[in-house]
Amino acid sequence: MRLGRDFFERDVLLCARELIGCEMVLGECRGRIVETEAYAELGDEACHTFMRESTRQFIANHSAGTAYVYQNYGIHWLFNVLTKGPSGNGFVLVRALAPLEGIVTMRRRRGVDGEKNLCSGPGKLTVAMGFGREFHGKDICQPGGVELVFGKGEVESDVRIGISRAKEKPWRFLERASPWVSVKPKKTGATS
DNA sequence: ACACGGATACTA
DNA sequence: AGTATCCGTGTC
Repeated sequence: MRLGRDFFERDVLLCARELIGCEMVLGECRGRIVETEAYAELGDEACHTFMRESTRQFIANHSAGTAYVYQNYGIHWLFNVLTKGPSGNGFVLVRALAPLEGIVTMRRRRGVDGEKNLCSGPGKLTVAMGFGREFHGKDICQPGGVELVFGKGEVESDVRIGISRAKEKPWRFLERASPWVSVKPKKTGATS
């Protein structure tokens, strides 16, 4: 069952947590989401909205469930989903997948053998799945492009990875004991 | 450990 | 214009 707009019209922390266990489908490739991070429009210095007017405009001009895709370090495309909840707006960064289908294609795109290294990072999974800048601004609640399918997972939380500000927020969510995540959690938080 | 790479937002 | 920074990866 494809996630509808109502799923993303909730608090970003809830969306990020509940996306663990859901599946991401694009073309022939499919994977289970095992790692996400939440970024809040307000009160979160690590969110792009803290520095970028263009990101604040993106939120104003798009609805919940829209893909926010941007390039980091001039190399890596990172895939986020816009959320708009009653307590504020935000983005969920998808950081790792457990590959389920289209693994031959993923290997070809990534240029590696094995499976553990295919989607174990936000930049890796966009290559494996075939995401590029053309997905920026696309509505993922509509048929035709990337699809997120509801699923359940056991969740643990940890601090976010690779940021320089607001490092203390425990806003990274992972499938418990998953071998598919980018970095194993150090401080393990509450389960769900 | 470090190089790689480009968009964005600053300073002047 | 130039500079600093950035939600990373692969290879050294």
